[in-house]
Amino acid sequence: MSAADLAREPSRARDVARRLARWFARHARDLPFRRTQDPYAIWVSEIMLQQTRVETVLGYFERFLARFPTVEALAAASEDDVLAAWSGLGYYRRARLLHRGAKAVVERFGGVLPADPERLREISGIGPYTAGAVASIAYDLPVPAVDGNVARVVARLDAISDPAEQQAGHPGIARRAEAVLAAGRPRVLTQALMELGALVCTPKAPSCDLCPVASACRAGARDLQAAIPAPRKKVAQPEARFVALVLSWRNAVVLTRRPATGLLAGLWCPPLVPTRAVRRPRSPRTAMERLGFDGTIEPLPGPWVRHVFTHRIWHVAPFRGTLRTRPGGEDVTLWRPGSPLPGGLPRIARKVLEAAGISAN
DNA sequence: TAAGCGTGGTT
DNA sequence: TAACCAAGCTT
Repeated sequence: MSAADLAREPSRARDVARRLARWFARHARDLPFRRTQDPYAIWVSEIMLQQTRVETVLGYFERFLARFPTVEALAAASEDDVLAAWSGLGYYRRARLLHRGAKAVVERFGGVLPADPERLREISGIGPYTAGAVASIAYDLPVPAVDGNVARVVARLDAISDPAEQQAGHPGIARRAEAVLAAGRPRVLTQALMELGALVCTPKAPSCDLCPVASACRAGARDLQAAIPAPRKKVAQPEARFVALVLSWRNAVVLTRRPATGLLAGLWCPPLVPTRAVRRPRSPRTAMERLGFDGTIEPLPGPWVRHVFTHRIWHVAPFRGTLRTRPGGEDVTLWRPGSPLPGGLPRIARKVLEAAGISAN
């Protein structure tokens, strides 16, 4: 590895910073979370953007802020209300930790998000990336925010070939990113590094001919941009099968709360019962009995509803039924389509309800 | 430390 | 279609 890198070549870091800032001023997307300097709003956007594409977040950010305009409003909300606003966005633990973090900001920091990355890291859901993002974007401090984009851009700029040194958590990457931020306006340069990674320095087929820092890129100079970063190892996705019961009681549908830990923790779903049947079951009588429901049940047409998670795949066979007696219990609710959600409703619940002709919007 | 945690766009 | 993977964090 070369002794010289962005952290050791101040003139090169300045050149990169200047080119990035000029490119960003011209090509940055107009995004709602770039139109605010409110640290709370920027915090919300950064949590939503964790492992999530900008286009997906656009459908949630402004609605969430309208619903919870201040950190005090969020802190005062119920967890079910927060999860309802998060429904469909995924990684629901983020919403729970953001909610917990809002309470801590109100109680411990007087409702003001701190600028010090050490203090930010004490807040639930804020890790090294988000602390850097809030410190640099909201407070214009030269604290690096290394996400997947920044790690890839920096690894390519310095042609880092060791896979371990390409990781976002590696100190060498943070040091290099910090050198770029310190050479200009951190608020601009943090976003510029990420924007470059999202629009130009993409994982596959980067647009090096459009890149403002191609002249400084050592991967480009050696035609290594396709090899950096190294591909990750893939993990198996176990498959599981369930029967789903879309049960009506008068004008409402039965939803049950999932366990407090694990996949889709605490969210609301039509009752799901594991099944070993490989072919679609004709009658989930045992499922009805096991759950203590009393009513009729019939299969819904169509194939298994397939849902792919990060690390597993579900196949769900939906059934529809009508109850003879009103269901009860703490983790059972009756939801009338069109009325506000009782809490978080994951995508698989929507798919199952739609298979029964019920729209959950 | 590595696994667990959602969803959707792109190729 | 299947693979890849995105503004990561927690345990």
